Amino acid sequence: MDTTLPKRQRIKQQNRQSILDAGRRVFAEQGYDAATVRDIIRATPLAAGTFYNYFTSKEEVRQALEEELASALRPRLAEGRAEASTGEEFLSAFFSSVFALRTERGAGLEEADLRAGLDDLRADLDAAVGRGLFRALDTAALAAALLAAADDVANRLRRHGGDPAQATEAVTRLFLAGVQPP
Amino acid sequence: MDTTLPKRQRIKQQNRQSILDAGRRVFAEQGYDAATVRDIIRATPLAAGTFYNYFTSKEEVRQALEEELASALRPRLAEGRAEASTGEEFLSAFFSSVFALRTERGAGLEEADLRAGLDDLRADLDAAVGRGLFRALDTAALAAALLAAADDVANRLRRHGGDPAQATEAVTRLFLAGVQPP
DNA sequence: AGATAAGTTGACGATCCGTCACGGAACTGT
DNA sequence: ACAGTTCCGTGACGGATCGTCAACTTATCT
Repeated sequence: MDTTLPKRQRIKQQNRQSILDAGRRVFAEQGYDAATVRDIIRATPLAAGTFYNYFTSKEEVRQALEEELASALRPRLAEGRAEASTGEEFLSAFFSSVFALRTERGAGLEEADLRAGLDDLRADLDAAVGRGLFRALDTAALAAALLAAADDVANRLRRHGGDPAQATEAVTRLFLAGVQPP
Repeated sequence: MDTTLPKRQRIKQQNRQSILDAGRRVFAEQGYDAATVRDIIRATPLAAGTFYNYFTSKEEVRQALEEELASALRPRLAEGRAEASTGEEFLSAFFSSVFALRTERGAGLEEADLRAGLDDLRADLDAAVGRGLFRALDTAALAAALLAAADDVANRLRRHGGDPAQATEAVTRLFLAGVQPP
């Protein structure tokens, strides 16, 4: 692990990561609103002033944590979509990815976090329209709608149980065929 | 206007409303995070201690303001749905209500505010399914999806312009007929 | 090794927090 | 109308957080 890095820079990364880790813990424990910069720095061996060498507010810590999470989530969320050869496959892939992540990570994964994959989703939708999987439509609106529906269903799956495969099929059909009666 | 109300109660309502109004102004000016209880009370003829006779935190002020807004919005958002005799009418009514409110109130109307009408929407969807306007489906997921799509489109209408009627038709068709190519 | 620059420390003044003893004004009953 | 009681606004208080900064430590440079 000794990557022969100038000691100054190594410690800098280390301190930054200490603050981020402490922030994650403190936010989880007290909630973001109740938490304070002092609480974060206290959960660290560092001094108060040092915090401001790395961040200017707890909001910046939150953003950094969110980006950290987002870059870990985005590839997982986009799984299987690029290879889909039908619209149904595309949608199923999206929904089951979301459901898997939600059950896997339990709570501590809000809709705001899922939103990390929104741009990816829209880009993939554009590509899919190009491939003829979907008709021409407002992919931005569709992406937002898919995400909201996925989040709603995932929440209920986690709270009240249920079969993810069946839920995937139902919500896939909702978007595939629309709401009109047969 | 002299409703022969015990002076004590009249002043109480008055003070509460003063704080709410001040809160609205302060939040709009500085943003919720930056704002402080002291800022709110300073925008009022009252003293610091008085604030805590009415609210226990600025968060409570935020909630009260949200409810105030929600109860003003909900009837407007639900307009025209109960009378809809087809699925298309129902969806058009919903989308055009959202678009009208958004253009009318400009900014200062976030998705969080629209969420006030989410339960109403789901209830109306349930009723509509009962009337046969839609096939049996997950109305909760659909409501979330409709709201997210409406919010996305409304944002773009407000920012980049566009014809609300045309947007309504496009997004209505998205949900009515689904995403499959013809 | 000595000089320099980077970065940490902890204390400081300013501010905010929620509380509470005080006082005055509104209500009550006579 | 008057005194007694209750209600509630007031502003100051101790405790805590805020962001800053001069002094110090230590890595890096020559």
